[in-house]
Amino acid sequence: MVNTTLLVWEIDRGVIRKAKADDLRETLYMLLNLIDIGCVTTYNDLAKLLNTHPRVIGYLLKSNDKPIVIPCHRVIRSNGGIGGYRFGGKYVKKRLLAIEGVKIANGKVDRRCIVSIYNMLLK
DNA sequence: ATTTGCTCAGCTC
DNA sequence: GAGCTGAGCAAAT
Repeated sequence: MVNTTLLVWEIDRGVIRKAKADDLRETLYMLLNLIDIGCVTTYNDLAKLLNTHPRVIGYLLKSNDKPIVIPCHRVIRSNGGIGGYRFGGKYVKKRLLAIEGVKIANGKVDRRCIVSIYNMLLK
């Protein structure tokens, strides 16, 4: 069992305080690299890990300005829905995922392609 | 399948 | 400070 509490704190001139958006964002981007190509995770899963709300995860990903390099297209809704995408909308996001080998049927991602980073780190 | 209430960081006054 | 906005969720309908 890994303790992930540290992920939501930052150190500012020797003072430990709750992480703000910039720090959460960096941590978030790091976590995205744990997702294999052909797999996705969910806003909800990342929110649990970073001790915040799924909408905040969406908010943080929206400010990503490097698509592909930072694979924010690998984050989808907990019900398998595609979710939003700043660079061309869900149509583009869906195509990117398809290219990576993710199986999608009538707007929903195949359950078997969804991995939980939360479970991955708690193992 | 659709509606409803809840959520919380950041932005605008 | 108060009020609004989402790349969302879960429960109820």
